[in-house]
Amino acid sequence: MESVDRKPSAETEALVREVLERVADKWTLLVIEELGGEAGPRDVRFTRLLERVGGISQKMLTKTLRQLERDGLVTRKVFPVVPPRVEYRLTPLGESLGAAVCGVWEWVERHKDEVRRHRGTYDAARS
Amino acid sequence: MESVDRKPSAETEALVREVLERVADKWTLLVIEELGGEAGPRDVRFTRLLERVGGISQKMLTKTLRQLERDGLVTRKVFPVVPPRVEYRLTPLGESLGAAVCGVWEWVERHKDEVRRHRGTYDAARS
DNA sequence: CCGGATCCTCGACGATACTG
DNA sequence: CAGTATCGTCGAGGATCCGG
Repeated sequence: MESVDRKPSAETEALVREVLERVADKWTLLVIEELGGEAGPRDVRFTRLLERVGGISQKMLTKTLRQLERDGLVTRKVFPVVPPRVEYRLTPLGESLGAAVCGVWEWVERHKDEVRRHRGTYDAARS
Repeated sequence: MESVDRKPSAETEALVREVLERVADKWTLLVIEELGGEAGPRDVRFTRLLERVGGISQKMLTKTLRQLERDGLVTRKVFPVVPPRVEYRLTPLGESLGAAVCGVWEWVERHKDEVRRHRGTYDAARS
């Protein structure tokens, strides 16, 4: 029992949880995924994100992007033209997070069938 | 139906998102982290989880554990004694998810200061 | 000790309308 | 096109009580 009572400092713990919750909301991962692509980060227009992240509303996309910007994970470039043109891009920091998140994404893709199978037997066992 | 650019099949996309949303809720990752530790999976009692995952309510812990059980990520062992004793443990599948999640956890610990700094300047710039 | 049942709050989120 | 503002809904989640 060399034990496991190694909690990091309460402050670290809090921040870790905070960032984790930020990342683990309904849309953030999907937006990061969309900005990151496999070919590295790219500039993506607001409207394109709206199309590609299926089901997201304008409001939530804006909000998600603001949070990512605040945390230094994306940059926002505004072109002074009409109609307006705004492009978003992952920063190196955001890119590195995308890489870390990628592990979870891959896990899901690799194990989704197994998960579904478990759900089936679990549900069957109590109907 | 016309193809969706470079996305994987719509069906796969939907499944991935479904499992992702399950995993990316407020408590799941924290509970998995707590069950996983670095020394591999362990049996943990309900009450201990309640203490270690700070801030979680009894209700949400129960719910989270049921979902994890349903997805085949944890096992639940009930000891027929009074007072009741229930232990939870990651399955190999749950363990593998824990490993993937670990990457995100490490990213947060490594970059938390940078994130905090960004937030500071962002907030300062509009106050 | 574990966890189900209930009640209640509150914020996430969507829909819509409006502006530069 | 890219937001902001406003309103309404809905369910996540906390608090509490109870029962095995």
